[in-house]
Amino acid sequence: MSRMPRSTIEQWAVLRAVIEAGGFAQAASVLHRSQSSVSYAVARLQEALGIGLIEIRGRRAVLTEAGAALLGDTIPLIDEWCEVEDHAKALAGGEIAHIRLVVDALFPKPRLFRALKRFSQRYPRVDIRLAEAVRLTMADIGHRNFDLAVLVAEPAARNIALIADVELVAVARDGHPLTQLRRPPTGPTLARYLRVEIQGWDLEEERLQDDPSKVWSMNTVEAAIEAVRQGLCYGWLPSHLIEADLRAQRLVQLDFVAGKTRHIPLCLRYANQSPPISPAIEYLGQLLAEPV
Amino acid sequence: MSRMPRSTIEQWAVLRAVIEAGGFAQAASVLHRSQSSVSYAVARLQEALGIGLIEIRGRRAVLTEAGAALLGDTIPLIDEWCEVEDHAKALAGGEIAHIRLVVDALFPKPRLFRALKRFSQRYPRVDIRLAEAVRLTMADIGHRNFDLAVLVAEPAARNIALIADVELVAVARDGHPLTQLRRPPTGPTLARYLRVEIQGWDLEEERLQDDPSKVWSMNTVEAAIEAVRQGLCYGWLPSHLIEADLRAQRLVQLDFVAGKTRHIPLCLRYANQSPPISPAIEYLGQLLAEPV
DNA sequence: GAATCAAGATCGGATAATCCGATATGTCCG
DNA sequence: CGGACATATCGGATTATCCGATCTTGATTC
Repeated sequence: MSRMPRSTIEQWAVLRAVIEAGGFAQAASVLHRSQSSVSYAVARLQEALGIGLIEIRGRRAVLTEAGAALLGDTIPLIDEWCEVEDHAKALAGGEIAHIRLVVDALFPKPRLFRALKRFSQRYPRVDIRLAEAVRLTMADIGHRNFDLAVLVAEPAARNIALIADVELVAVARDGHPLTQLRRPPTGPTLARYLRVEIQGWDLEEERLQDDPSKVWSMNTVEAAIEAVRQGLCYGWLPSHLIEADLRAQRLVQLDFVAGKTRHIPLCLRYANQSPPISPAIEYLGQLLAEPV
Repeated sequence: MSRMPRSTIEQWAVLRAVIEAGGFAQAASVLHRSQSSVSYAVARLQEALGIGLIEIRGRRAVLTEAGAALLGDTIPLIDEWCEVEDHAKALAGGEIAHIRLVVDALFPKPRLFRALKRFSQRYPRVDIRLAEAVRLTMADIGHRNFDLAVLVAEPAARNIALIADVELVAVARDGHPLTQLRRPPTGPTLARYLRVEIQGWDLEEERLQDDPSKVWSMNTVEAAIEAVRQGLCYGWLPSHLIEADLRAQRLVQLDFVAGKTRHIPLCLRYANQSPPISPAIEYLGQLLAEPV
């Protein structure tokens, strides 16, 4: 249990004003209080602490050594205190304490963190709770547990604005058998090679029927990339994450029949909160929607 | 000008107690106040901020989101506040805010900072104002402007306890003409070579008469050492600072007639304050006096 | 050195904050 | 539904704080 403070912030703030204004009367004027009130507050503070903080030398009020040392410690605390109160006022004005943000792992990280950085400049008090999702759609997460999400766009939802379009390219490690075929492989040929897919948790064993190929699924984008890098599998990987590998020719792009690239559309979704969306959430949504 | 806080620390401390004790009544018991007082304080706080901080859910008091966020910010401030008050109490009890310490540059730095480190553990609130002195004695600094000093011991003062004895050795850079003499040089021979002395400010041109040798004086120990390192001069340097140079044979010890070493005795001096010396000063003095 | 000025301390009285004890209101549990 | 618990609220006493006015003191002026 913590002891109760004997002095009040207000008293210290008054003392501070006295020093900064250069006198009791001036401080009173600044604080819109009577001079006697200022005098009383300072006297009360010194009484509470049992030590002199201020001295009248001539017609000037000067801090004692103890006063200088203590006021020096106190001033930042006063300021922090005021900030907390500002925070409270912001919260009272409908501001929120934190934003639960769900972002698909495919969303480019530089873009994400650029948005978060700018957000924290504008709303330094709003905490971010970030969850990385792997290929989730609105169907997977309820309307609870998040405020804002960047998710794979469902084909059904037409009028949702897309904010990003992640390009996937089929690649394999240099030297992988697929990289040495002279012509595009046919379906059955392709099915002989192990493929890796980036997959969330919930879809487990459904797709086996219509797809005879051998597929491993990985929970994270990084694991999938690493599996391809090691030559274990081939797979469709986000191009923005393997640029370096392609340039260094550690990975080679595969020329498949259906075009070289696939695209995963990502959209921004707000939780359907009945109260109007908080300006902070709105702002973060705008930042995320901005192209890089 | 900083706005006046609308809430008091006490109110937040009460809120904190409510949460930590698990209820209004328990908090009241812990705080030795009535339950209604606790209730009033919390209600008042919420009123001042214009936002709900706590909610009665069932028969349990729970923080709201805003309450959790704000109390989280507040608790460290409350603790810091109490620390400041403890500091005030310490000052009121005769503790001092800072110690003005004067230390001769010859005093080994590791020993100095070891003492200061241990001191700050015991007296974290007492600031140190360190001034490095170069070969000063009590005669040079008045009895004011310092609380504690490590100075060159004057021969006159007999019964002052010595706390350190700095060994000086005469050295020159390897290859310096003095290092190549076969026999100890005579006075006139020696006088031909430039010597560096570590010297404070105040003695200016007095000593020229009885010493025909060429002498440069330097204000800092480091400058003197560097001058010898560069081969500019020879000189008597503190052995603890040139060990590495001697081992690496960048510097060579000179075998002079009057023995290879000189010793500078350092003693501890307290300012003659009429009130009994503060325990913090006393303690720091003891630490400095301890041999390494 | 007396008058004057400036600045803080102190006093008296009004007002508001805070305290306590008691009681009302609300929730959970059997 | 009633008892145990937990908080809110009320009434009344106490205290803190505020203001305006006045006193005290140190510096300045003539």
